Amino acid sequence: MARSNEAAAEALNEYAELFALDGGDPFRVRSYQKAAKAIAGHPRDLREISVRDVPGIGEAIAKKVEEFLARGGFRQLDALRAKVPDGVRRLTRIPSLGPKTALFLYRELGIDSAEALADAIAAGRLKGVKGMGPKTVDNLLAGIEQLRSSGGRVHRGIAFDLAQQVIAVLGGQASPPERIAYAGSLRRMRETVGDIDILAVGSPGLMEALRAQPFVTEVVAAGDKKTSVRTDRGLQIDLRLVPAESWGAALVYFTGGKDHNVRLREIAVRKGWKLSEYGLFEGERVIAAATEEDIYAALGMQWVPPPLREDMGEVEAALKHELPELVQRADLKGDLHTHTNLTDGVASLEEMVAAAADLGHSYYAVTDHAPDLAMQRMTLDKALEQRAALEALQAKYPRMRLLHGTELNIGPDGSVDWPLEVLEGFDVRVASVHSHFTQPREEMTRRFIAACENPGVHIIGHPTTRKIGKRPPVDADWDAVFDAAARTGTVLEIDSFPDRADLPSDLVRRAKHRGVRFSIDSDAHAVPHLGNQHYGVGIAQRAALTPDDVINAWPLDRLLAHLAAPT
DNA sequence: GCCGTTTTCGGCCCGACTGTTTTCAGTCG
Repeated sequence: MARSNEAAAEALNEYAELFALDGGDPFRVRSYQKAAKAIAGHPRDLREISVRDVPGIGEAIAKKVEEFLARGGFRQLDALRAKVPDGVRRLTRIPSLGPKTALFLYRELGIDSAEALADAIAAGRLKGVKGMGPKTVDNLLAGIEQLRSSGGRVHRGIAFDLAQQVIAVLGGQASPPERIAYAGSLRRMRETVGDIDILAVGSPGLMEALRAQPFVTEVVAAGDKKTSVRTDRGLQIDLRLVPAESWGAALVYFTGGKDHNVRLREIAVRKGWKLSEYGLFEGERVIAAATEEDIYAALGMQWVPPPLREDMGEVEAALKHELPELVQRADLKGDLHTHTNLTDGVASLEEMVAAAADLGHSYYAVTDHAPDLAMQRMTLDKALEQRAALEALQAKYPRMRLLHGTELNIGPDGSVDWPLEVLEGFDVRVASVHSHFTQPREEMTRRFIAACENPGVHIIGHPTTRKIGKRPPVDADWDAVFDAAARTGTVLEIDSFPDRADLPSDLVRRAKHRGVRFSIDSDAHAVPHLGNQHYGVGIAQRAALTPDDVINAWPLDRLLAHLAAPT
């Protein structure tokens, strides 16, 4: 059974949004958001604890959450859903368009969607409207485009959770599947997913069970071998029943990618064979079908890990038996970018360190924000206090080396928070962009290069600063940045947060070719986030990284030597 | 709505940026 925390947090966030749109007190809005964050970040399942004991939750929210746990909703949420028009909510999904403007556009001009807004702008209906100058209209158009370009795809975290949920539900049926697995872009570890493909060997009752799930809003297709449903998040799920003897062939076929599959079929054809989702055949004779390994072996290839199946050179490498040894989750020995409640995390230093030890890390860096990000209210004194606390904590963890780090803010000119002599007191220095996202390409490139050239900076955090579905990547000459990183020994981060997924795998691949090394970090702001590193590993695998490319796959001694070397 | 070495009321991370405003409103992190 999935944790109830995420669903409850989502309901509270929705309530906060509706409450704000309804003109509610901003401080109460913050309370709901804070409670949602605390719930989502709580290590224990809500059903196992007293909700009232979670910090940030008082009597009023506890009652709402308890009602939510009992029946999947609460009275006040139902009331606000009925009161706030969907059109207003849809408008606020447009970046740069907040609640005030949404309400105004809806009430005064009857605009209730991104499409309607685009039409109104095209028709010149916003001309002369108070507060709607040309720049504002341009920004709205850019926001609409940003919303459209996400094209119904969601980040991998959402798709992964949903796929796990479907597999768990079907596995719990009276006649469970003999085999079940997800395929498609989800199995290839793509950073965004357009639909979820699930393969199963089992009875047609599985398809009925899927259609009956509460998150299914529409049945798109329902046949003997395939059921397609749409879910409340707009994501489509395809469930396909395949014959047990064709399992491997079906997995290959439905995992794709398309170009990879085309290459495989061409190789089969050249041997006088045929490859389909039912197997590899010579005429009627089955050559291979039951496992993926059998099929690749019959084609004279190594089994290709799904993240590489994009026809980006892996077919040739597999034919020559020269596929790289991809970095695995188990190779990671530590985490070099994490937060505590000293800045914007929700868990204490002690809680985060204890959870990291449970994961079996052999080193762990705490990298709270630095003073330039004013909202975090950090000071050098606070950082030094934290360092002392961390040093005291070290005695409790003989098998895990605690590293004191910081996440610096890269200013518009490429400078960071502290001078070198202060930076040298930190074991790990991550530096990231948190503002001025729209700088012109040349300035942004200079900014990153300056950060790389700063001898006090070890790692550039979440380099493109994108948030999938919310914020586009910044514009920079990435090859120039990668060259600077390679030249200075500056490591680029693969931020594992599924909505960041940053660097993206295509840029990781390019950076690797230019000699850059990487760090796969959780950027955890709560205990459960520490487990997100598997998402970053997926990105690394898509870019064909090996353990040698990833500094936190290195043993402690090698890592420390690298961090100590002047860059 | 939450919280308490400012403790049961009165604060709440708050500053920067943008565009439009001639003194500020909205949005964001």
